[in-house]
Amino acid sequence: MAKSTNREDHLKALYALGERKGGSDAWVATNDLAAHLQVKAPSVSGMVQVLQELGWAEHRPYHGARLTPSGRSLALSLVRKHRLWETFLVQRLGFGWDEVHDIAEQLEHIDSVELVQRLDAYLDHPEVDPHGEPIPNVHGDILDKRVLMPLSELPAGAWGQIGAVQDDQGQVLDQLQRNNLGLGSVIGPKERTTLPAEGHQYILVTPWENADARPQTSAP
Amino acid sequence: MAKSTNREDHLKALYALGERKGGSDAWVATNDLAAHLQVKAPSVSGMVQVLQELGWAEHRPYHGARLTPSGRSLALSLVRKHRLWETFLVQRLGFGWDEVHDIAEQLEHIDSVELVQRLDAYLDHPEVDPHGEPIPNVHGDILDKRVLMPLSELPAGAWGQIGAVQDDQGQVLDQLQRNNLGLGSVIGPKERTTLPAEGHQYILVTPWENADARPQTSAP
DNA sequence: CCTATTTTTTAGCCACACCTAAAAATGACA
DNA sequence: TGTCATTTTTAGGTGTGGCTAAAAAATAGG
Ligand SMILES: [Mn+2]
Ligand SMILES: [Mn+2]
Ligand SMILES: [Mn+2]
Ligand SMILES: [Mn+2]
Repeated sequence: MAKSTNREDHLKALYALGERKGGSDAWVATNDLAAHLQVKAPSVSGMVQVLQELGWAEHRPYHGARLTPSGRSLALSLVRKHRLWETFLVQRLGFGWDEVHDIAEQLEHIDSVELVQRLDAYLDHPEVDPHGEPIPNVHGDILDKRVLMPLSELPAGAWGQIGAVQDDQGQVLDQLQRNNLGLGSVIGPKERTTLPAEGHQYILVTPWENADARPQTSAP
Repeated sequence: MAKSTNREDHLKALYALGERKGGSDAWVATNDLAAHLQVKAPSVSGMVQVLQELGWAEHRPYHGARLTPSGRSLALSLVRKHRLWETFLVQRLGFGWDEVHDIAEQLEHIDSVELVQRLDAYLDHPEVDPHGEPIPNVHGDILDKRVLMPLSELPAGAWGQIGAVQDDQGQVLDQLQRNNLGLGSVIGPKERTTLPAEGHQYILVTPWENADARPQTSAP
């Protein structure tokens, strides 16, 4: 038994949902994985057992799954590849930030350590991807230490600056683009009402103290 | 039924062996496909029937298989992608010409028309890949009209200039590199004895009239 | 032209990754 | 605490793409 595209995608989902739940000791529910992967629960049940046999995840039946250290390390290398490829597609090939996720979802599975190293160097070792999300380094460390919160959790009346947007939320990326908002844009009460509320959880912001300062927008 | 990595690889093999046999009406034997794909004959038998159902190949049992026009067109688009990616890996990422085939074998299956278009433009619409092999254009036409013959078929005593080397023959690429030979190098009797005879069929040359002219070597 | 060898296909098996339907465990709450 | 709704797993089935062993067709030699 070895790597495969599907196993890698399940691993990555387990990492992503675990992070969202607050760290490496969080248990992730089968149903949540199934929803994220657009697959039925029994498929996840089966795959999670495979991940356990591979030593990549721990599975407590009827309770959930979480990554082992080696699984986490593999997941981080997939996230790294995904975000490096997205950076390449936007910075070098000129794609829009809303067009690259599906392609990177394929490219991340290309198996070549040398390729990732050269790509990273070619892009000048970027620290964040086109959606503002941090790119783990070759050791799996995330050096980016910004503290971001979902716009949906920003106190009413407060302002925030967009630090990142979930890359798999094409709709939200579109909405921002249509409103001339992007990474670095500052969000006030007006923008909050303009942007559909369902998307607020996918827009990650830093609280913005002085609402009078000039918004430092980097057009998307 | 739709595309898949394996079906695409079989299609590409059918194209490659058909070309080697002299064109689009050549029938390719099951065993030859199996040898090329490093798979057993029954697997090819099954796959060839699938290709027929997909309308990509014609199969006459106990006789062989060949591409339909639509299969040929798909195969050419795969060859195009493979060679564009190899060009990217060598020209932009600095890989050696003997390191890129296996990676391109994966990259060629990435499914995005837009990506191929942008990659082609990014590379300034190259006409040949790092191994000298022509890159079909977006319509599947091969504009490169050089007439190349295997070194093994060059008359004894004649000279030849290297026009291309089969990209899947890593050993041959290595041998050339070790002898400081590459695309454009001129091969005389001395080089022919130096290079192992088994590799001669994979080195494609144009006959070289004036053996006294300076060899126009492009270092590999 | 008939037999022996080679080539190819068919038959039957397995692993992977998905599905639906049914069973089992959990947890909420009366 | 007992029941019930929800979640999860298990059971059983499908399609893909491999394999080996056996059968069938083609080819070659005497
Ligand atoms: Mn993926
Ligand atoms: Mn991203
Ligand atoms: Mn391939
Ligand atoms: Mn090539």
